[in-house]
Amino acid sequence: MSPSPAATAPLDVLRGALRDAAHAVGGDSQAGERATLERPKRDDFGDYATNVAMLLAPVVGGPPRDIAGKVGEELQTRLGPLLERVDVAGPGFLNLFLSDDWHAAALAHVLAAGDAFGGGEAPVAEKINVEFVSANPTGPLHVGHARNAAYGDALSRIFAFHGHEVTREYYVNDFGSQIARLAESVRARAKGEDVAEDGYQGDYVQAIADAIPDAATMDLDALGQRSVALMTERIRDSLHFFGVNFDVWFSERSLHEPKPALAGQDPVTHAFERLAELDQTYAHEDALWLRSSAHGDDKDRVLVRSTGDHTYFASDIAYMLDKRERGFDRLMYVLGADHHGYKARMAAAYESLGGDVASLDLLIMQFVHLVERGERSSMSKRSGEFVTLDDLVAEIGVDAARWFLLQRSHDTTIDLDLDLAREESSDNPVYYVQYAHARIASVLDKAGADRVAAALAAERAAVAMHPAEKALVKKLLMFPAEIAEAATRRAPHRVSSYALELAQTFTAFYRDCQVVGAEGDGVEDLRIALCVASQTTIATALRLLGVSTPDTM
RNA sequence: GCGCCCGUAGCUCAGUGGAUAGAGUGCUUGCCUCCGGAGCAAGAAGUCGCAGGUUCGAAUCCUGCCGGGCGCGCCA
Repeated sequence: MSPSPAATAPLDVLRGALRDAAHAVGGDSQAGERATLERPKRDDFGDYATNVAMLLAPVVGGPPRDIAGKVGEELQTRLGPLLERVDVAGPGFLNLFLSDDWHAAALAHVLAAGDAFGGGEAPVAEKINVEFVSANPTGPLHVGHARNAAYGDALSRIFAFHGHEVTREYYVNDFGSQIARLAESVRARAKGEDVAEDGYQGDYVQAIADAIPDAATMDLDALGQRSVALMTERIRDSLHFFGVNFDVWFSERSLHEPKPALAGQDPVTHAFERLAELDQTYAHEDALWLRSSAHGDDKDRVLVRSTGDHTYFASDIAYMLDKRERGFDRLMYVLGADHHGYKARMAAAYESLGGDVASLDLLIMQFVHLVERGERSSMSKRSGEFVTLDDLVAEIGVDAARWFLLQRSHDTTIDLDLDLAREESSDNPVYYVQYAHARIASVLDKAGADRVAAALAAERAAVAMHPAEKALVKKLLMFPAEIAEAATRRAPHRVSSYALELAQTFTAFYRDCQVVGAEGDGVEDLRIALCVASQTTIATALRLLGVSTPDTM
């Protein structure tokens, strides 16, 4: 074994050899760079397979299988004993069979990286603002917000792990007519009266009224602010309990107040001036319009109504400018499904402010349906009230809630099966993954801390590896690519899929390979090392999802 | 009418150009002297909505259609 086996990532060794081999056969073509290097579905197709010969065929001419043969020879020369053999298969695939040494070096690489394994690989580190949830502080968070919260938070964790700098931000809509409506609703409750038809009807309104001693008499505007503050506190607490914490709670109201940094100007006026400088607005019929149709929107949008009132969109654009002036490389908005009609105007606003839409992400979360006893309850209880985030967490717990909300792509509607999520058994994927983690803790505990430390420090003997051991090593090696994929495609569900697969692969290894007391020179060392690497990687994946990693269950 | 998302196993869903399309769940059948059985194995189960096109190769890319969800205010 070489002195520093962990220095180069094992897949990079393969990738490099593949590139060189492709150049040797195909000259300057980019085939080596574009070639796939993937785990094939069947074991007899090798540890890894590549389509490089099919890509070279049009360049060098000749049958892909002949070209594959040449590339195979080049690969064998470059990889030497790391490559056991290479087969030409099917239309011209190359199937690579890696040696035990290569697998051992790969495991050493994973262990050396520790809990940083899979992270820090972003090619360019960006400063990213992720705005999510941003529910109106006029009522408690419901299940749709829960999905938004779980998603935005997991995405933020993945970005940070991948190497970006992330700011989590919540936009508090504490301004405008809905606040007055909330104040009136609270006042009615405080007086023991019925809430108006278009007011807020929920029980939480009474709770707010009860918490404000002079709610029946105080100034309506002050009551609105007091109510919003209480509601925002409650939302903050719910999210905190759900494992979601924001760096910035941004007040919409503050956009309409003078700001010292703007020489006493308010941000909305500041934005209007900026847009005027850029010739992005015009006056028409006593209103102020944004030329949004020049940037892909269906029509121009009003910023100031003929009545002189600002539209909600005016606040949005002022807020967007504020973010831009704070120096983010990327603005990300996690929006509810009912907001997708706003995508075009938000993108137009961004361009109007001089932004490049390539650095703007508008992500639409699809709906959540709750299913119980096979019936859709479509987010609402018998009473007509929404099922809240707090209800959901009380019902199935934080871990199951986050897992079930995160295991599917954000752009598909999900049916959340409460009965399954409540199940504390192997039927429930989140328990299955946590169980693997706890089981490893138990095995390592049985081996003893000293034994584990010795195993990790040991010179790795030349052990003939079991297929289940090799499969586990290769599954571990997939993690960095999964993280990169999850980050670039804004897809936290890739991480939960991977966590489940890794837990399954570990469990197969555990079934086939006795760890503690394993016979043979260096075998127990190897298996303990595999346990440690697996536990660390499972823990990292669960941490990115915001799911706990219990040592005992 | 226009726009966005979705259509893959009974159900819930992975799979954004590769070989015989996968997982969970449900169903059938096995497995507990054994490091955690909260587990494991095997089996049955699919016209990848339909029809064209692009190419060595399409669930994946393009076009049209069908079906479902959502959205289209000088509301917030």
